Amino acid sequence: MIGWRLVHRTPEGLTGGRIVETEAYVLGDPASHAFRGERPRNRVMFGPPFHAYVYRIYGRYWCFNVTSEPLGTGAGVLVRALEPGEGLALMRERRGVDADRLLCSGPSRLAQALAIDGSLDGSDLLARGALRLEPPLSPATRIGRSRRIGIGHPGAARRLLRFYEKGSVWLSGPKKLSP
DNA sequence: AGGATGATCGTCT
DNA sequence: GACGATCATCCTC
Repeated sequence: MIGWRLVHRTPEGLTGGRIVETEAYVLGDPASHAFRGERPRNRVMFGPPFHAYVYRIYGRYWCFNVTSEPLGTGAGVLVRALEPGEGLALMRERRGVDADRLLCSGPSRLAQALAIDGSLDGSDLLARGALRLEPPLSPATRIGRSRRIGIGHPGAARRLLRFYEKGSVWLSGPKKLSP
């Protein structure tokens, strides 16, 4: 999914950018919300692929995921950072910051910049909807991987399931994870 | 550049 | 009653 484009059209305007950082939450993964089975919150993870799984975290932020396995298998890809593309001014306004670096570098930052919230949970990202995912013209190269960020569970924390575009200046998290 | 902390509430034990 | 797939802020090196 590195290099794919994520855009959201709202009455305020179009915002979006190119995906440069993701994390995979796979089958049998103790760090995945789907690990303990299907529940109201995570039901979308068990649905068809390429749909939005949006959940609230720490009582104040939203995180956006793309479902990634066939119907019945709970899995998803957390989008952690975008290279800002469309609607820079609107994203600055929503984020309340001026620095481009702070617009979309972080899962909840990009959700805020694109106005992604729980109302979009379950959206078909390949349909003609407001929130869309578009494949790149040519696949991204120079993809690096590392441990995931913010995972405490031992065992799950070791796995290299974070993916990012090498050399991108738009990544989130500690620099040591993205050399 | 990197570590600690508080905010804040839905979800699960 | 505890704990997050986080962020902004404050602190020390």
